[in-house]
Amino acid sequence: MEEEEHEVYGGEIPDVAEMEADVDMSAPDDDPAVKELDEMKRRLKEMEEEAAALREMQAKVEKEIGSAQDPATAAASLANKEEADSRSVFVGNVDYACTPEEVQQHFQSCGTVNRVTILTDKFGHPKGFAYVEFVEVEAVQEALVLNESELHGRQLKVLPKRTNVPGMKQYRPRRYNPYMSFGFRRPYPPPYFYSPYGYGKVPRFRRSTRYMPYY
DNA sequence: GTTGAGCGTT
Repeated sequence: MEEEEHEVYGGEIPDVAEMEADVDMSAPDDDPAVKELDEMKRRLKEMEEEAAALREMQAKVEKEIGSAQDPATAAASLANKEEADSRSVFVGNVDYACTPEEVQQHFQSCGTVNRVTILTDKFGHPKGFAYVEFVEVEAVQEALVLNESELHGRQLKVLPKRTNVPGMKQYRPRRYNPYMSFGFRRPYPPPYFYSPYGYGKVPRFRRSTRYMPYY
């Protein structure tokens, strides 16, 4: 017991480096109370920093939860995204050397370009496609005309922008539909049209309930 | 990590 206490106060022999580091101290270097105070200050500072970090994290989490739990906020942000999408086009086959400015110049005849985003990978290299967001919704239709137009000697792919369609390449098993069964002939052509802009066919969904008479 | 991919974020 006494041995330990003695060690705490006297056992630590300050080396030269420590002594030099303590030169600024107004109190004597060998005062153990000063050392202890100093240590406490350091730990207090650490705790304050931790508390600040925690507060920041909590604020972040609360914000996320808030937006996730508040349907109005979530719906609003979703609506904003969809609204922005309706004014945007997806541009594929963009040359790696293309700058957003060049893309903006290429599309400025269609309408007012609000912003151009060229997607990049983690190395900062362009992925070869971009989004062009216009101010006017009508500009999108104008921009689609520039599909297969050349930029840096490459034929651009201009498509209406969509979100969350990673499965364009993948085959999607469809839900069972009795009208699709073998031998059945539709009285009219299937609800598809071949898009002149995109790959393959674009589904058109019939909203039968909308036209259902209410009795 | 030196290319040609198909839908992101404040």
